[in-house]
Amino acid sequence: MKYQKIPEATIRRLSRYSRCLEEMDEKGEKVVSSAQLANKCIVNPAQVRKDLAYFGEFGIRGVGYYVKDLLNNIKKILGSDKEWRMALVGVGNLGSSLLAYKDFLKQNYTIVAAFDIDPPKVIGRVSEKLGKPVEVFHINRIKDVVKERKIEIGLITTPPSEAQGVADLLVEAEVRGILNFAPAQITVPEGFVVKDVFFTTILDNLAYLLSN
Amino acid sequence: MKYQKIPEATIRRLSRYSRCLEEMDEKGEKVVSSAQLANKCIVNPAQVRKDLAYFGEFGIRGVGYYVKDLLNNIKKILGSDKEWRMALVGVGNLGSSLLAYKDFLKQNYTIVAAFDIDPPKVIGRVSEKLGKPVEVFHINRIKDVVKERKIEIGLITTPPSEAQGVADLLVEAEVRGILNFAPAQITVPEGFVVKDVFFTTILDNLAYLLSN
DNA sequence: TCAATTTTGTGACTCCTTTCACAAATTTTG
DNA sequence: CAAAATTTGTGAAAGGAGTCACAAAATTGA
Repeated sequence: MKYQKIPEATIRRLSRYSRCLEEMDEKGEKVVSSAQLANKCIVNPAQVRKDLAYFGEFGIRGVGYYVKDLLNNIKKILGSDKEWRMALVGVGNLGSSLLAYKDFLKQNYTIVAAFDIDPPKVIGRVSEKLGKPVEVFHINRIKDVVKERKIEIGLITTPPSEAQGVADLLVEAEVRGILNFAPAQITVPEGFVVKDVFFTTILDNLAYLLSN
Repeated sequence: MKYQKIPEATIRRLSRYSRCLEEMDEKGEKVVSSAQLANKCIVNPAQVRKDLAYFGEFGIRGVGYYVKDLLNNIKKILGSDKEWRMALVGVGNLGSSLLAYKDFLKQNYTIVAAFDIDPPKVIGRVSEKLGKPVEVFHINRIKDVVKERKIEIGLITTPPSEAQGVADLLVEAEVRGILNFAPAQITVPEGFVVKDVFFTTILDNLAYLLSN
């Protein structure tokens, strides 16, 4: 298949397929058809095949897909086969919550440093399972620490008013990926990526659907 | 304008407009054009007008939109002008984090009860700002408490394996809206709504964009 | 071995969303 | 007061994304 721009929705679904395939693999299932996977992920079977077709031919006609093989391929496509080292900026309420919440760093996403304007801040309770607590640095050390610890993703958990400033610092430190929890529009230069996680937006969405 | 199905993306943008308009209102700005609002929200001006046109005519030609008026209208459309009472199910790591994180319950979204299989669980530190701690009930009391406290939205923060079971309980208790943080596909009957918040999916997304 | 069956990969079609472009309505300016 | 300027609301065009339907490839069974 010739090159095409890949829809964002496709990438989101790949992540979903990945989760389902992991479950199947754990159950010991060896082979899966697009129909079975689609059924589990609640999408159209042709959608599954088309999504995969953007990246190559992973199936065998008349058979289906080998679960392990497909899973590995999807992880390679997503880049979720490697370890991603993250920094959290803003150790307030939400920030310390996320530091304490181990499950969202599933497998390959690790917070290796945290920053704040007031660094001696106690970083929440340290979850028993979490192991070592995450070190909290003063925000002005961000550039060195990012370099030293090979950080590639930044989580912004400051108040909205500080979000753009923090984004600028992350850009300056060449942190190319930002996950923004602060409900504020932030902009970054070409080559950098921001993904927003606004609880309020999602709740507004829910509220709309419930009211209509 | 005659009736049309409203795109989900439109609803998401309305929430964004709402946030921007609130900022403008705070700054004392009285009137805004679709171009200014679009610029602030990083969308196309025609998009702004079309989004609003689904619901009525809110602007004045040659002038623009009255900030306060438009804001009120959008809030009414979204249903975010009323108070929404929520229950959180699963007072583990993430659950107690969210209980302690006041900011995400911005304004009109309030957690009024929490549930767990092990209710005497301590509910994290109670944020100083949060005021009263949220009461944690045994999961088997969900039906009464939902009724008693007029709960309309449920937050699922259990391990993924329990998510569908909890969803079933919420459905039985007639909680029509569910915000699902547990990375598992859950299904609910017609008339009920689920919105997923999967950190891993968003990180996978970021990972993909950074790898390509 | 060959027909029947299964299931992928994909071109074509449909449906939905976004953007463009302009008439209509209002304000501003001379 | 009329012409110029502004800005909305919307029909039409363009652009994407999702679904269908079927040829191609592989397997199974007689």
